[in-house]
Amino acid sequence: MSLDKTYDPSGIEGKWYKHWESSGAFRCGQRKGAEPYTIVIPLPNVTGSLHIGHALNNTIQDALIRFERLRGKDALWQVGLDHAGIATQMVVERQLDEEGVKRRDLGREKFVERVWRWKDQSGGLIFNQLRRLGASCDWSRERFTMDQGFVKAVRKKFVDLYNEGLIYKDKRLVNWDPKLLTAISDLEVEQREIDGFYWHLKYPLKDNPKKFIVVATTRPETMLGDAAVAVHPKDPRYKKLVGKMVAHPLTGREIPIIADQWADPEQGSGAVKITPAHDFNDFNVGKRHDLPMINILDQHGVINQNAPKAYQGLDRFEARKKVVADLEALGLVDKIEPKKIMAPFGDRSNVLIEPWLTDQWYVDAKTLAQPAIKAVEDGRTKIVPKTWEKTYFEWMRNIQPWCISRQLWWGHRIPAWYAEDGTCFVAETEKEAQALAGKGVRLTRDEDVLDTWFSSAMWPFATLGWPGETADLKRYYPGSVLVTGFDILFFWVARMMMDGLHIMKEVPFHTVYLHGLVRDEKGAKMSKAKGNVINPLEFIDKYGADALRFTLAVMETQGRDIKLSESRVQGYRNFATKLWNAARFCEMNGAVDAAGFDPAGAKNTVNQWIIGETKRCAEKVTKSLEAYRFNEATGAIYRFTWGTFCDWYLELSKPVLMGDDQAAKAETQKTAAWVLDNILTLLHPFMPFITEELWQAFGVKRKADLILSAWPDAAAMPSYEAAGADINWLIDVVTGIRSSRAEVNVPAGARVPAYVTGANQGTAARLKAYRPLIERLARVEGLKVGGHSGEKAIQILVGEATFILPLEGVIDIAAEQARLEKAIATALREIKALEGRLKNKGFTAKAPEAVVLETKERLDAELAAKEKLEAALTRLS
RNA sequence: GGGCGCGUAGCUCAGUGGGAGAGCACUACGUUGACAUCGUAGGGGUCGCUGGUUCAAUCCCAGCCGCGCCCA
Repeated sequence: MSLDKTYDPSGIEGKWYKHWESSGAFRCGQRKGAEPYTIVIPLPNVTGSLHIGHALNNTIQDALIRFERLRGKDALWQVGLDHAGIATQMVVERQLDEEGVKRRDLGREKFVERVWRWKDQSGGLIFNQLRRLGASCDWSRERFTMDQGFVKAVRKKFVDLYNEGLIYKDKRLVNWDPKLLTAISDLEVEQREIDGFYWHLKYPLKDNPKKFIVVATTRPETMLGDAAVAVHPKDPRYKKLVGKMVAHPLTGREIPIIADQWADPEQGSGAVKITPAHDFNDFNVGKRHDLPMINILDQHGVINQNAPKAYQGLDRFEARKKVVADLEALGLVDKIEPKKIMAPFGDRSNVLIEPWLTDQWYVDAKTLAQPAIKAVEDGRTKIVPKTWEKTYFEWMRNIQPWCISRQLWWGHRIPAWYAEDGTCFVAETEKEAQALAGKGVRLTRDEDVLDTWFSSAMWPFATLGWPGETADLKRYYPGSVLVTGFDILFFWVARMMMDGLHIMKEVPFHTVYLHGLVRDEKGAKMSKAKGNVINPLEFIDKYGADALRFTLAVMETQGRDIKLSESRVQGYRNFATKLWNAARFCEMNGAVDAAGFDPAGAKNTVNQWIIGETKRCAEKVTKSLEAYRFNEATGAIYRFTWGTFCDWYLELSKPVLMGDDQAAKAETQKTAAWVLDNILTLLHPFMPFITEELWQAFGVKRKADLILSAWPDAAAMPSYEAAGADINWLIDVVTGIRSSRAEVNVPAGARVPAYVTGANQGTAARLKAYRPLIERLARVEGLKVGGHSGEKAIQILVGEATFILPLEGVIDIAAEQARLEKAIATALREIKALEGRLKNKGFTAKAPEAVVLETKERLDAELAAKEKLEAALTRLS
């Protein structure tokens, strides 16, 4: 077959993906003796669809998986979905809303059934989008964090941790979401700056109601739950008041004035009201001073019966207005000052979060964090880029108890049962709980479910069969590398570390690679509200998945966010086209089959040179991938393919391919085919589709599909340094002549004569060997050694030799003079700098010898060049 | 307030203790038998500012200015 004239990604991508998937190329476990290589995918939400961040994340993973698969490893890319408790429940509730049905009317069982139905029909949309991207996950092992295996694993983990005292129930302040009516973890709360006020309120003293202590607050409604007023122990203004009582103006309670560090003399009036049931800091103060915890809000954020009658039933925002109005009426508002304040919002519900006193289940994260900290300290898990280690340590060392219960219906229901007297029995099944409780005890199960991350944290081993002691676990755990965005370092990575170390006694992966966020071309975070979201599928449709993948990889430098612009994607689509056309050229010239080619036996210098360059490129790409330097790997293959292979090698090969020397022609065909094979393989991790297409297109019998073929072995390739020196010289000559011609406006198509003077023996030999190539590529004819004075001519210096293009009548003399003057000026600048350096005694005495020597050589070269340029200028005038 | 990071060509960004780079954009020329989604050539930067270390600083250190993110 022969290649189409233009490259059309849409015509080939689907075809190859189906072929790979159906032929089992993505499946692990087929290379029995091979070293395993495992990546677990950062679980997409069951509700999710592919956004550009996924595209980056999965491009990186796929590049690594394909790279290691090509290196012969038994690659497992574990794929699956997260049940996403809150998000999924919200989606289905919204559907119910449209039908006019309330979740609570439907009942728990029916609702959960409904969610499962939704999941089966609409969940996992993202998987087909990942296929469009080319992700080579092992789909045969797809898992879901609510499937039967996970149900078992989650229960066992809960029971084990409970029995070890690492999970417990406690009454504490939690972040309560009054819209979703559930507790959420610290990580699900976003602190945002909002416009608020500082209300300075006057609290009358009990023994002298004409005197006041002024407290400042941003949340006046919480004063209905005040338990004290605090001042700093060293604050002289209030020293005398400590120990006295305040007559609370709204509740009528008498509350003490206490001394506590928490009161900041610099803030507001220096005195602060203490509301232990509605503020995290006040909660701690309350504990220290044994204050009552007065909870004045119900689950909806409405004032409850613990507040004075007048306020009961008011929403928290209305209550604030009434509190302020009432105080104003009493003349107790000292002043109101506008202030930027930080306020907590639910990341899902977008409403103000309420610190609220409830019973919840907690994980003792502090204990679990210790081994996870140590593992990174010891280097058993490496975080790349290393700068993130500090953030990891910082968070892990200050970790708080993790609230894991959620007041939802969709999720893993907590395996705890209560007797009528409230005694709690934790067991994997109701039967076991009953056994613990004893016969005849009536048990009711805990209503709550677990935080979704509780199960995602087990992803690296629950997917391999834990709690069973399976062969998969032995083979694929611990995993190799985890690739994810830094934004879920705490949510997920930290928790997998804790679980892996506690439950498996081993880190879940040896390396964590953290990439940045993809932003729009102006650097703004993408969001639906801003309307700047880039849909990766649109780019795939427009430019092909290969182009999108390559763009993301080439822009992925460690430690920086990516600003994606369409023009870059376009540019790499052009690169794919370039490769396509180079392959077409090879095909047309019989360079289609590298079988039996021994690169060490190449005779032709141009072929030797490109073999050496291939070796260097393969080394660079391999090393860069090993070091997770994706921009360097892609940059190297890009430059080699376009700048070396297409721009020079194919051009230098044309005369041979179209000439009569059959032996040279055969060798060049083999070499070109061989280099192209290497390019396709090195590029495959980034551009899987076009490379597979070209690999298969030539009708040559391949031992395997490219995806399962072998990575280039750079060490086995000869480096051919002498050939490299020759061709680099040749390139200098051609570039020098082209550049001078263009500068003095020689018509691009004109063929001009050329002479060489001052050539040493080596150069003379090269001139003889490469004359036809120089003539062809620099568009000169009759290249001769010696024989021209150089008057009315362009003179070009390459090494010790001078190339002369006598162009009387053709060249623009003034332009040539200008060119020479400019070159002289440049040389003079260099000479001055180099001489200055060499005159400096410190330099010659302290700089390494090689550097001094190199400087001298450069000076000599510049001096010689300057002289020749000046001579050329003299001859012209 | 604490932590992390960034400031290099018009734009987006690499990079290094000793000769400033890429892609895109721009300019000129060009349809040479793979490719105009192309070719050849070219213009363009006080490497944020100020000090310090060094024989030598865009690179190391300190301070400052500007910007971003995370945490309180």
